[in-house]
Amino acid sequence: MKLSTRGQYGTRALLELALRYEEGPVLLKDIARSQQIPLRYLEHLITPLVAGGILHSVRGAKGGVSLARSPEEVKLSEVIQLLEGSITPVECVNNPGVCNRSKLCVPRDIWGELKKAIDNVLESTTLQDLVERQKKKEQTAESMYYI
Amino acid sequence: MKLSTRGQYGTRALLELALRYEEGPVLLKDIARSQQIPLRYLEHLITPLVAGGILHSVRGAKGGVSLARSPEEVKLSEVIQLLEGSITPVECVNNPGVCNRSKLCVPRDIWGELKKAIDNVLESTTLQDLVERQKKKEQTAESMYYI
DNA sequence: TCATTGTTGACTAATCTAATAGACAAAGTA
DNA sequence: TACTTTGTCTATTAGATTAGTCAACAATGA
Repeated sequence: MKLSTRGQYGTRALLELALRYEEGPVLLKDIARSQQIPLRYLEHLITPLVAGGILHSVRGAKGGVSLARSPEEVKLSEVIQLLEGSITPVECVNNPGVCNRSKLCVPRDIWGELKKAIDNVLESTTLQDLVERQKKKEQTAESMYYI
Repeated sequence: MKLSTRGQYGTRALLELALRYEEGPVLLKDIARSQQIPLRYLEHLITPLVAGGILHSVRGAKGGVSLARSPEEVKLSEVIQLLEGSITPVECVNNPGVCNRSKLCVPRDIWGELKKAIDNVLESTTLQDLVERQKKKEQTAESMYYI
């Protein structure tokens, strides 16, 4: 039940862009540096996000990438879907035809509930939620620093 | 976010054994056949379950495997843990030291919630729950047949 | 025109997955 | 005791996936 680095890096990159929303295009290089993602790898994560309509990109000098929608309109479920494919724990949950036991398979029902539980978290979290958490964390860290 | 065949096969095998609880040792061959698991592969799944105290095994003629505890005492979380390792979606959730951003990382918090959601399902499901669901399904299927 | 920046496709080392095969160990039975 | 049955352990393997890296290309602004 692992999330690959694609999902992890992608989420971090999008959080960075959400924090800088309305700043205009951000350089991949900047995202890579501040989020500690290998630039050459990040390039490959950007592509599906642009294709999926989450990012807008501008080539050439003064170019970069930016969110194509406001942070509250981007759900994590969509991000993970684009970067990792379906989050179903087991193929038969989405596609009963792949296994002849599907109809009466009790384990399959459980994997379905697992999927629902995961979906629930990812569907109810937007980039805006991440931004707010981030700000709250920074505030707390700051006040801790003063003490 | 995939479950490997280890977790899937293992769960099916244990459900089979839960259904036959108190029947005495069941042949791996029988489990393999009725749950459609390659026998030579199933052997490898049995080992950690025996080591983990979920199964009891008897070698030689009239041998086989059986549950070491009653089905209501075996949680799915334990099964998956033994067969797949920790269910954490991302290593840093269990082990903050692996990444220097852990302390202020908001995505990490989300992966922690994801883990909790998954845990919640697996911790609250026992083999006995699977058995009951199975029986209910069979009843329903039977009554459908009569109509 | 040139420097900058994203885009695309090819390539790769390392690891993981899902098995398969063979020898071995223990337990019951004739 | 010898033999058969059945689980256990160790290797080996083909194929897929992961996590990158590299080089050539395409668009844009100065």
